[in-house]
Amino acid sequence: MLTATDLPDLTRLDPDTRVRIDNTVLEIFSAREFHRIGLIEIARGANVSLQTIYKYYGSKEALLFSGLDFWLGQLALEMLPHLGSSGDTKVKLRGMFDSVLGFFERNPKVMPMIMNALYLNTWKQNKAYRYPDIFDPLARLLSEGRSAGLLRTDVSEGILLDYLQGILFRLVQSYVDKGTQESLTAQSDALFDMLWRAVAAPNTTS
Amino acid sequence: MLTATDLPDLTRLDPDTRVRIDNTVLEIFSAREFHRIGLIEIARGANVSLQTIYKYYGSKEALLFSGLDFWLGQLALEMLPHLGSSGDTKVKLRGMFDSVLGFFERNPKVMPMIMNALYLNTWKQNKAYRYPDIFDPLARLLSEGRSAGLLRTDVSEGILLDYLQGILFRLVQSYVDKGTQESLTAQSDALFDMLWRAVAAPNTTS
Amino acid sequence: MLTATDLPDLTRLDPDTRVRIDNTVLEIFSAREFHRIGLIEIARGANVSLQTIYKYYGSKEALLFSGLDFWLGQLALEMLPHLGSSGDTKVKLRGMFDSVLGFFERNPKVMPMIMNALYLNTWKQNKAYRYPDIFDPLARLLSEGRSAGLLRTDVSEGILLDYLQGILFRLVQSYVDKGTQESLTAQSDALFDMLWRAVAAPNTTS
Amino acid sequence: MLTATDLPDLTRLDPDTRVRIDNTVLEIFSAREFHRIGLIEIARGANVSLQTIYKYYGSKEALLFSGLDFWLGQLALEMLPHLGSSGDTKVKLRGMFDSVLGFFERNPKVMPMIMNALYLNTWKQNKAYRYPDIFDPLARLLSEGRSAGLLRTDVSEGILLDYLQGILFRLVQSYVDKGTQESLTAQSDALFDMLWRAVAAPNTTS
DNA sequence: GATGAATGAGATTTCATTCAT
DNA sequence: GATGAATGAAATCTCATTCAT
Repeated sequence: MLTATDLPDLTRLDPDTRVRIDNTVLEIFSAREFHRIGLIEIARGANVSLQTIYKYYGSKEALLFSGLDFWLGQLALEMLPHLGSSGDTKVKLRGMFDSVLGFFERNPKVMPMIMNALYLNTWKQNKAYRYPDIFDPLARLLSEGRSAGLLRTDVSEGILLDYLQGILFRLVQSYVDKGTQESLTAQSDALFDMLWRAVAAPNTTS
Repeated sequence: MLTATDLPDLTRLDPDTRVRIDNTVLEIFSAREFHRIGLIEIARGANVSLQTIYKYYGSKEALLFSGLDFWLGQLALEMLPHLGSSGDTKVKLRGMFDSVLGFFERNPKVMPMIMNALYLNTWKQNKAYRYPDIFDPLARLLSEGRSAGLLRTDVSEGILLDYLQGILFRLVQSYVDKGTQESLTAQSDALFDMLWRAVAAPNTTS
Repeated sequence: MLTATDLPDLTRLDPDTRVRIDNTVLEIFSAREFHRIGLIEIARGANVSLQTIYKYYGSKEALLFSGLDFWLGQLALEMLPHLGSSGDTKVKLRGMFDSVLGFFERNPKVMPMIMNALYLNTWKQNKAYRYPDIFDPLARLLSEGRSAGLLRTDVSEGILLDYLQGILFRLVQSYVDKGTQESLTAQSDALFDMLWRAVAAPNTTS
Repeated sequence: MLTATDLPDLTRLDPDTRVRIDNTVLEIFSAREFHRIGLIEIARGANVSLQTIYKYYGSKEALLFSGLDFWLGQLALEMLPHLGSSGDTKVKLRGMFDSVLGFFERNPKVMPMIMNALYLNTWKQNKAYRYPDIFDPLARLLSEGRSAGLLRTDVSEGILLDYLQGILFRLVQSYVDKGTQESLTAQSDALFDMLWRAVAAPNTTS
């Protein structure tokens, strides 16, 4: 039976080493399909032994999710302040929208890594991998917006989130896929307007 | 749709056998992660030998893409008539939208299979796997809609397609993920309205 | 649950390959301690893949015991005819004694390999590794000798066998250990006389 | 007996600790194959740290041999007095023979531990592990016996020792193997008689 | 068309041994 | 004295893929 103490927690890992691993994980898990990646590459890339990786992460999957955790944490850092800012739902949503696009433009490798994690996550039973740091505040924002009469209430909140997520995900995916040509942030006025029209309460004018 | 050169002529394969393979591929590639699927399972499931699979498909990837091809062909069969129907862009788009939601509601295993294919496709250089049967007519519809002043022109046509795709993809994904509870088609009025507001030319009222 | 059919029986293995493996097993399992031997060495030495070894033998232990089986089979081939020959117990025993010494002089690597197997066998619960091909006929000979009043009956038959085994084993071991200097067969008259005096019925004169 | 240079001075080790280690070594190295024993088990069993073991013993092998050293020292303590006693070669040999059987009957775990050490010793070049405390006096006894015309001279002294050793070793091994059923000491009259007949000068009557 | 065998690669685990604290 | 972390090596297993029959 596993108890928390059985899991060598990551805080015991040397911080420098951890940074090296996080970077290598991004580098490699963004470059190739999960099943064509050997942990030995990661180990060598991060200059640690295979066993160190197994000791602290336990498995290839866990290593990927841990790396994802780190990078989504970075995203959260940039994105969450906008959700807590002053201003109405639209302003907050716009701030979030822009920061997400900006983040992925500046970190184009994160999306391919997410593709690898998404792939695994599709069949995970214990959706422990839900990143509430990002999705909970987002859900709260949508909830507020609906209470304030600014967002649609003819569909469930989950559907609103799906539109948000689906659009952002596909935009970024396309962007990365095309070799990052035309900037997304540069046209974010129009892009956000499209999103806003989708989720705003139908009578909302502005 | 796969290029002819990629495959050793599937037409030579016994049609019955092929059907069995297509079904097994859907069954298994929707059930588990690509890398946790053994080709023997497929072979046994379809009652063919491993070598038959290799002879006609060439690789695990090609097998998946071929299966996907079949199922997207089924989708195209249901969806394309709506694009060619009489009526304006909105009507056509709505028809397509509904038929897509309906298709995935009736074939819930196709989306997980797509997740497996999407995963592989992320890093494919030769994007031979683009399914023009579906996307070309769609692009044409959007083009027409823009010419007719019905759809936005402040973003590229690709962006419009991305919104369409991103929303549909995420809706279906959520639907399948949640164990297919609340129907999508049942609320397609609102769902399509949201999409339409996103892509319609801003001045469009109805 | 394993059934006999689950075990890829060795007869399905290509005879040439098997010979190469048997030879390599002797070569390597006689050269070093069991735990310092890597199966990869055996694989390379026999020019087969690691998986082939695992497929046919199942484990490092099984590989060793299988090799031992082969070499003890060779020993049995030389030794058993003497046990079945005409003549009294003493003549038969002498024939066996000499053929054993001769065998190990001609195949000095077999004893170190036996040391490795003996080591493992010490703790084996299922002493499946008992080589009845050799020990059963030997026991029968001792039994006959006792019935004929030629061998001691004041100790159990097992004890007689222990003296036989213990003496032969140590003689060969010493011989191999010392770098195979002074021949054993050359002095087998005296060596056998010592053994015979030990096991013969006390009143036996000759 | 190990050469001083092989060990980092065991005398500096706390005597209590050393006793605990010696006992644990016997316990564990008699229970399982050398390569399936983890040094942590020993460390935990003796309540010392892994590093203490490494500091004082240097390696897993050295630890085993050191433990063996201790237990063979115990054997020597019981056995040597008989060799130095008054009486002729036969009496002395008999005393030694009985004390050896007795020792292993009272300490049945020592033989399996010896099996582990023997295994390692087979390939050791520097046969530092020869235990002259036991073998030198024994050789001296045999030498005396030959000078006195009591022991065979038609084979080398080494051969005599081999018979002695081979017989004792196999008797004890069998005894331990069979779960220590029928006592050896109880039948030592016959057992020794067999040995004596083997090694005694052929003309010796009694 | 198919069947059986072989291979290379990589996941995962366990451990002796070494280092730094 | 001891404790914790890191490493290299090897056992074992599973698979995609290739070959020969």
